Amino acid sequence: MARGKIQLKRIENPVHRQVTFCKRRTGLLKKAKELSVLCDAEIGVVIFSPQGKLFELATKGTMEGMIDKYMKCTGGGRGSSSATFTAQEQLQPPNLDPKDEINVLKQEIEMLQKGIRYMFGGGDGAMNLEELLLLEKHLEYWISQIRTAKMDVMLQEIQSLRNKEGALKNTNKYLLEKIEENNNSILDANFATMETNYSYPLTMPSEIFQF
Amino acid sequence: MARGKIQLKRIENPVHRQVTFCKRRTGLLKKAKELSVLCDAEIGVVIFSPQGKLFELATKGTMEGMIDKYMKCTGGGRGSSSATFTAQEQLQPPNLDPKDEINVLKQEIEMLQKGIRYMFGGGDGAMNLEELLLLEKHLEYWISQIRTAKMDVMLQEIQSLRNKEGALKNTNKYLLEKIEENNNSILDANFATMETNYSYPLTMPSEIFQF
DNA sequence: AACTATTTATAAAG
DNA sequence: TCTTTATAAATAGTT
Repeated sequence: MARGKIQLKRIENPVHRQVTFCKRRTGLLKKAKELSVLCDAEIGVVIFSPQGKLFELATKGTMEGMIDKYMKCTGGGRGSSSATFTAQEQLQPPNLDPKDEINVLKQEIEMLQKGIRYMFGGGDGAMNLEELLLLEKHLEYWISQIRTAKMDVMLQEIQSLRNKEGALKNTNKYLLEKIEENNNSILDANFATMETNYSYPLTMPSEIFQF
Repeated sequence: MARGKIQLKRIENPVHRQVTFCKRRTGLLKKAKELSVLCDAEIGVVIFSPQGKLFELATKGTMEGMIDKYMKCTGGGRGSSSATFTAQEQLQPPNLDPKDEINVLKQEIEMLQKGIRYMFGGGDGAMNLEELLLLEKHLEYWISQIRTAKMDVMLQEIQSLRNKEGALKNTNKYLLEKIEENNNSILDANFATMETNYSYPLTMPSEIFQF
């Protein structure tokens, strides 16, 4: 809102982004407070910075209270999620070198979880340059593997479809022959029993059988 | 903010109050959304009108997710809101989805684990085409995020190095001046005390100081 | 962190 | 409620 319009998209320069975050965060909380006072509304605001830092405002009572009220309003059923995804999930034990393999997997998961934390802003996120480069490398490898697998699956699919196509064409051909036989029989029968103007097709467009 | 300043107190005229509530509520949610997009922050806003009507905004995932996260952040005990497990994916949705949505993080982990099983576990973890396409999409998104983060880190690094460079250059210049002063003094002293053939350099190549 | 040129939000009016 | 309009507020870029 000043010295130039802004695009409504993520600010790429991290310094600008941080500064803007700070300014606008203040602005937002101020606005929330004003709205609450002016209009006698109850407002809760929760802001997580990209680094996962929490900023909050509850204009009447506590945030807890707000949340309870919110739950009641939305009829939110109390379930259990707690998302306690403590590391070390059990993994499909590969049939190769057991121990080394498992260590590799653990490392992999650890890194991915750190990545997830970074991406979804959960808590301490921040990764350093080395970690980011490593993660990028791993992800690239993953993607290439996934693409190979995708290609395999698609090729199989294609092969399978081709086989089906062949089979269907054969069926097709067979049925067509049968029908022609039938037609001929009926034709013969008709000729034998009465005079008629009906003309039966001697062939049928094969498209009819291509379902 | 227009046509006259306002006092920061409850608007007594109920019509004015209602109108202002409507306008400012819109404004607040807009601001929240902007902050989220511009600064990559996760924001939840809950507004209860004086009549108890609820207005809400959650900029990433769902309000339920925000609340869980909030609970974790504030060390609030086992708070949790919902954990309905339906398979449905949403890659960083611009925002607000109706209630019945899932915990994105859990799904992400689940998918990644399946991916890991597939990659390292050999044939067993077989994924179908849809799963592979989805995983590919997620990994691509991840990579783009990681690359952004990497750029951020590198830009900061560059900035920091530039600052250091500037400081060092200044030091450099200062030292150079000092040395010239020294040389001159020595020269003077030599002239004053004896005849000599030695010639002292009056300047030194600045490279010497660029370590 | 302060400044200021602009953009944005909005109070009042229609 | 919508639109308009004059003005207050917020803030992007800059220092």
